[in-house]
Amino acid sequence: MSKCEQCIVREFSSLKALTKDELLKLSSCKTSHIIKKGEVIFEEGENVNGIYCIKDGVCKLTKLSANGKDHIVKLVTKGELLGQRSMISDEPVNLSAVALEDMQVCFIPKSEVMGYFDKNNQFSMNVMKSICGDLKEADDHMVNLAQKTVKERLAETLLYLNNTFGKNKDNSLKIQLSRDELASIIGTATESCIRLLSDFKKLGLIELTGKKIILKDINALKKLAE
Amino acid sequence: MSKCEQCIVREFSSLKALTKDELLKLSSCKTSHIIKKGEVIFEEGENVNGIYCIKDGVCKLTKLSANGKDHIVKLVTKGELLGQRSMISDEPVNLSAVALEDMQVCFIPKSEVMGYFDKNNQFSMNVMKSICGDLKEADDHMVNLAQKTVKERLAETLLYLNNTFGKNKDNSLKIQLSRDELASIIGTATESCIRLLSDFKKLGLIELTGKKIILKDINALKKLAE
DNA sequence: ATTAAAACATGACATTTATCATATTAATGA
DNA sequence: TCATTAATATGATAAATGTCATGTTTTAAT
Repeated sequence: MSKCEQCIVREFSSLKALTKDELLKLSSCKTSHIIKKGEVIFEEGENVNGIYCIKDGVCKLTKLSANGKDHIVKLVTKGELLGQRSMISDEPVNLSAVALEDMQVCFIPKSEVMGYFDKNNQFSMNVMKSICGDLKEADDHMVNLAQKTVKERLAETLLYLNNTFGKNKDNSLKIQLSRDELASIIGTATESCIRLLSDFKKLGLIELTGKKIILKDINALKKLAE
Repeated sequence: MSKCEQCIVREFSSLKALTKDELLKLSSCKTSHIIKKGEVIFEEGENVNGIYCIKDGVCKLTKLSANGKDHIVKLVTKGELLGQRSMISDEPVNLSAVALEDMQVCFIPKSEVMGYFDKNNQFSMNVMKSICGDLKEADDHMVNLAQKTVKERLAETLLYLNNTFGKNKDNSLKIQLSRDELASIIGTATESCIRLLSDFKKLGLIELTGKKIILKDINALKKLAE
């Protein structure tokens, strides 16, 4: 069993506030899991009863809308925690989590985490700050969806993917999304997303080779995103 | 100076966890304010340095988008707290708060509230739960904006206003919003909002007399909202 | 390697929504 | 009360976006 005290990823999450004793106890009660690309970590409506700490990989958080389409609410990557909101509200999770690439995650049972809330104020503050960050992000997204065009949202999303997940040696975006997934981040039909990508390509803003996307003119994209 | 111990509204917010001693201290450090309809409580980007407890009235939380239009992110009413996220994140507020009707609010300075976080775990949990509720709501809104049509969003919003703020004796919605404000909740142009209201009226779903809106056929509206 | 399935791409068209112009009505202040 | 402004309303039109059809390419499985 791997030791939480030695896990570097911990330093990037709210768990960094834990004491040595707490970490030792955590090591013995957490469980480690390998999640393959495409596999579900949890599904909307489930009772998760704990939180997941992402050691490696990226997943999408999706919500099913009334018309049967999934919307991607957020991408979550290593160093972040999953399931905090649900645990604190004591409700089933309101989003599904699906791996976009192979992942390593650790599950920490609710009973353990709730203990930290009682005894470790810094941990509580960290969790609160992280949820507050999510809330601010959600507000921003909401306004973008309400006020920006699909073209603007696509440009913005491409820049976001570039800034957050970086690029490969060949300059292509490191994170691999299908057109369908990209469309469900920006909130549009798959065909519209594909069409706009083609437009961007014709305008010389991006380059497309298979699934790979290379941002050629970042400044022009920034202008498009406003 | 009014006494927090005797304030009924407190019972509906996170402040219900405070002890008698804490409430006595709170009474002496809070300030009371009357806000007239249309007045600004705080503006996006400001440093608020505390939280507001709404004793009476309703306000809108808005965010300016890149195209210069305001989007209404949330309506907040008596018993709720304003400015929690900003205080916890230690950042300027990301939303503006403007009174939709005459309001009574109390301001509690940051120094006082942060003390509760340290010493009163139940208060911390209450605040966390309230922010988690906001986050869940924001996720829902996001998906609606991304996936539903303007018509569906209008129907849903009318039902929401009815459920949340109730109606007058003449059955009209108690909360008074301009067409412009209604449009900026559902994320559409003012003219589109007006046009759809006219359509709903022609279909017998609602009745319009001046600013007053009466919901005539709730079930049909529910069907429209999906 | 071959085939079936999935993902990507594009055209044609319908629908939704925004924009601009212009009335009409209601609210406000001198 | 009257004048002035703001809010509401509606038509005409343009622009954005969705839907359906179909073909191509890529991926995955046997």
